[in-house]
Amino acid sequence: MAERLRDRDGLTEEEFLERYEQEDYPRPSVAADMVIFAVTDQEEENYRKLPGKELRILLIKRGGHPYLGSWALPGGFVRPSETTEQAASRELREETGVDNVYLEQLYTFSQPGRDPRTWVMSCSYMALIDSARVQIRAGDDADQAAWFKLVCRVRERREKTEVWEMTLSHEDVSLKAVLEKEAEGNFAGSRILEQDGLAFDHSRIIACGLERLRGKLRYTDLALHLLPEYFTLTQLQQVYEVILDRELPAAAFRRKASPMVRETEQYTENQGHRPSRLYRRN
Amino acid sequence: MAERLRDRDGLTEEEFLERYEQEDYPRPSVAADMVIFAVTDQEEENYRKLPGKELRILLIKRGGHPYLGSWALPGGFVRPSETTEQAASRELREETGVDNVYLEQLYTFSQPGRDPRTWVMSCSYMALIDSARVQIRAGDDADQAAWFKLVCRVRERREKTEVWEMTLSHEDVSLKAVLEKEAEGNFAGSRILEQDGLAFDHSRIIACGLERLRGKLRYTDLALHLLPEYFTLTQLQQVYEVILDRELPAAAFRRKASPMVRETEQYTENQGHRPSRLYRRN
DNA sequence: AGAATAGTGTCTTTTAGACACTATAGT
DNA sequence: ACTATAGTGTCTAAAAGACACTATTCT
Repeated sequence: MAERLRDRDGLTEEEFLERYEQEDYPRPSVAADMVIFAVTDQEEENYRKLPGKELRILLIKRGGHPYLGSWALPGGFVRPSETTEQAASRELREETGVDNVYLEQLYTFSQPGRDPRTWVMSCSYMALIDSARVQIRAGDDADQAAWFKLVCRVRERREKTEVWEMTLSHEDVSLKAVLEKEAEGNFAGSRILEQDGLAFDHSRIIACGLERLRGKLRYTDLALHLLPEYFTLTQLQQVYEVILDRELPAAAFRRKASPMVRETEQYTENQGHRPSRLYRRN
Repeated sequence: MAERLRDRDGLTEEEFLERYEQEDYPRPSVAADMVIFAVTDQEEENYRKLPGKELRILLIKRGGHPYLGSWALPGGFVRPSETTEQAASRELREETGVDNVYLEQLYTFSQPGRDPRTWVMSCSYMALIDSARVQIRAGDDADQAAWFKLVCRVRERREKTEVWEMTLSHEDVSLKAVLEKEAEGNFAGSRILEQDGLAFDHSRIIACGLERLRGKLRYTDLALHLLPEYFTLTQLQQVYEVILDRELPAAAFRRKASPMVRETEQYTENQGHRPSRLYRRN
């Protein structure tokens, strides 16, 4: 039926599409940028204690202008034959060698001038990976990739806004950003007050990713993507604690976690203390 | 400091940007499309009963190919000088004459081929407006705009997926769509099984908007944007009920709503029954 | 035995739902 | 007086936090 309709010029849809030529309106480049989260064990630690956990994200050192020498989120331009999600997935595979990963779109950033070269929008994604599965691949010869420890917390609560401080550290490199957001809003609309060593508006994107991750912990089993197939409830609790940046009562945590996991008959061994039952995703 | 860094070609950032020319990679057009929600009173109703409420969204009848004669979400292409949000806001003003409206980005859709003309991504937004403030403006002479009543509910729950049915109706026009989504996922990744009278992938976008709205009712005061400045708690409850598509117990609702509203000393009048206190946003 | 963590039981507080009850302007 | 809605009080059930207590392996 629709095929027979004719428009003001008397054309059918088929005829219209045959004659259609791209208007010459300006078009933006669209990049898919990713906040790739992993939870790793702390290095040090004495004797028989459990290792603490750290929340880390992958950053790439820029080998060219603009922001030469700064650290940026992994990402790349979207091609006409793929969705933004496929582009993100492709970049993820190229950068980390990992496939089949939890991926979720965050937000599309479009501030004019956010890239000094040209008009570029960033369609951002969050990825969650089990750090055991990762081995970083060398990308461009000039590129360096590293997992930065992420800490992000409120520095100051004002009447209607909050000032947040973000620290990213890897070995002796330390990056910092300060963001101001509406108390009732989210980080998508936040202002970057300071940003040191990070490229573009990437501190804002990272904050959006962390905010989404924190929010979704409450009512999803997202955290399980950050652990290997078999894990203990204490490990799961540690993942929650490092993401939420606060301690949780163990008894209540176990009650709440139980519907999303399934017992196995396997236990940890040689930990220097009572073994712990291993669980799997339900 | 960064200004003095030189890249592989020995250029500073300034020199690099001066010489920078747009690569000739293909670029997509980016449209900002909007799901504009309003809650209206039902027409009919007898005598002294309170009017029921309906959830409505604004659709525009397409006056040109493709999808000539179908109904589409209001929207337009983003310009290089503005953000996607500003583009959405501009279209909203042009289409409804309303300004200063709650606007929230939903999702960016990028399926290749979603627009038969050319490569177009849709950065979608949800807008909430108080229907009393709206008077629809004529856009293009050929365009018609209308508020469609939206009903969207599960038709069937399967093992891992759910089939949802969406109905949009305005006077004697009735549009329908059927979507299949992962039980644990969201509508952003849903499949359109049927779509009748709606343009592009707009049924999926509408479903995303409704899903977001339903989700955010739980923990925000978003619903207040759908009501005038002064409102009764029963009106607020009706807004919740029509969005969530289920009845709520009044006592519990009032307890939960109380922190987000503030009493006034004004009351409704001439309702044919006990007057109701008016509240404002807190 | 002692260190360190695993895991459970129970008490309290908070929150959500059920539901009955009282209150009041307009006709 | 009656209609229709406004608004409250209270009981119950479920969930969240506090915290003490027991259990188990390894050194």
